[in-house]
Amino acid sequence: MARKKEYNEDAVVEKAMNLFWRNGYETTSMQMLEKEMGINKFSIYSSFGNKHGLFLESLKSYQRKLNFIFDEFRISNNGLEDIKQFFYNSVRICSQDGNEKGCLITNTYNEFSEREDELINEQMGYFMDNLKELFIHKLKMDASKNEETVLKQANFLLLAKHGLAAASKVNSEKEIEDYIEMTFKNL
Amino acid sequence: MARKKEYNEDAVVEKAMNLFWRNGYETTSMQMLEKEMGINKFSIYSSFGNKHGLFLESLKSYQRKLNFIFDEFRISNNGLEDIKQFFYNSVRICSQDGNEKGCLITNTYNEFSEREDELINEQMGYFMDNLKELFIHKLKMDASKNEETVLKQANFLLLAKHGLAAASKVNSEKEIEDYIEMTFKNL
DNA sequence: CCAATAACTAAACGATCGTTTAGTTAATTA
DNA sequence: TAATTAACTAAACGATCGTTTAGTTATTGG
Repeated sequence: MARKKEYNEDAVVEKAMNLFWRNGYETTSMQMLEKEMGINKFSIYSSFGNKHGLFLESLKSYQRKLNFIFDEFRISNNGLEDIKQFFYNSVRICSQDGNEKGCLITNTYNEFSEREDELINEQMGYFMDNLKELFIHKLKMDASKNEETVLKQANFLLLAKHGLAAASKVNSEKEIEDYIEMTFKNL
Repeated sequence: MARKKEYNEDAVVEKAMNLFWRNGYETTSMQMLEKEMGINKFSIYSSFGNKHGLFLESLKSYQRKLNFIFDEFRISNNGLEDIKQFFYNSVRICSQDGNEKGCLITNTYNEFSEREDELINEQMGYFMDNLKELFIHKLKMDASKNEETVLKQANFLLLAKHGLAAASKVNSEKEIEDYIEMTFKNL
């Protein structure tokens, strides 16, 4: 045995995540990460391999941060109304602290959509599939909807959620609210 | 007088625009631009000042490319149906050549939303205001809609358009179509 | 208590970024 | 046709990128 780490890996990853969230992957430099995480480059590389590895851990950290919203979403039993509430909760997370950072998942989806990054795409796909399944489950609570309608509406909501996250970076709270209300008006 | 330029500025800007469209601003390097535009860095700098200036010209080139869609949109007199058609036309432009590049305006909006770039924001604002005015004009063709409804629906459509452009980079044609149909279902 | 080992600091790595500059080529006009 | 001037080529600029490495500090077990 030898010297112990002077930092907690989960804690510094969360700091890195917040920086990536604000600036995106490419714009965030190792120099900025060093400063924000409060540890040396050497420590970052020994703990996470490289910038890409650190980003993957940051994505996981972000998903952990969302866990409680998803738990609330899963547990509730109000069908479509739950999805609407989930939309509002998601937007609230995105625009806290006054700055509009959007959703880290959606931002990553956008930034990496042109590239062919297997590990990132895996994470994205997992998240989206999971969300779609949840939407389907909630929509099926309304027995009057047939299978086809459920799938169509689930797809619609997935895109609406994506668009909402993208828009939340540039639009006002009022516009966002109007958008959500309009989205759910006739489902 | 002296030697003449061996290239056409509009032509090389369009090539630059296509590269920016595919890769975004930051990811596109001067080296790549040199190659794609077929002229030297010196020529780029002497014609457009710097990378930022070239990008602004590329944005204008993109808007010229969209002109005929906007003209068609303006001229027609079918209210809401025109907006829907405009959505379909926009998506078609975005996903031509097989690759999903999204909409350059929306991509730029997303990439620059965190920064405070006055010239870019000016261009974006101009484009969005223009689009919103058009939506309002089309919606007002339905006399049964009051002022408040028109404004609310115009906002909704502007966000839907933004979301659609973002989603067009990662979603299938079928999903996009479902989304558009669902969006206009109950307006 | 000292050898072993891992965590630390800080400097440097090569590559690439956007930008500039020195030197050459070609078109214009007096 | 010779002087002028702008467009060209190609190399280099300093800065910063992600990453590595040499050297130091601290903690542990034998």
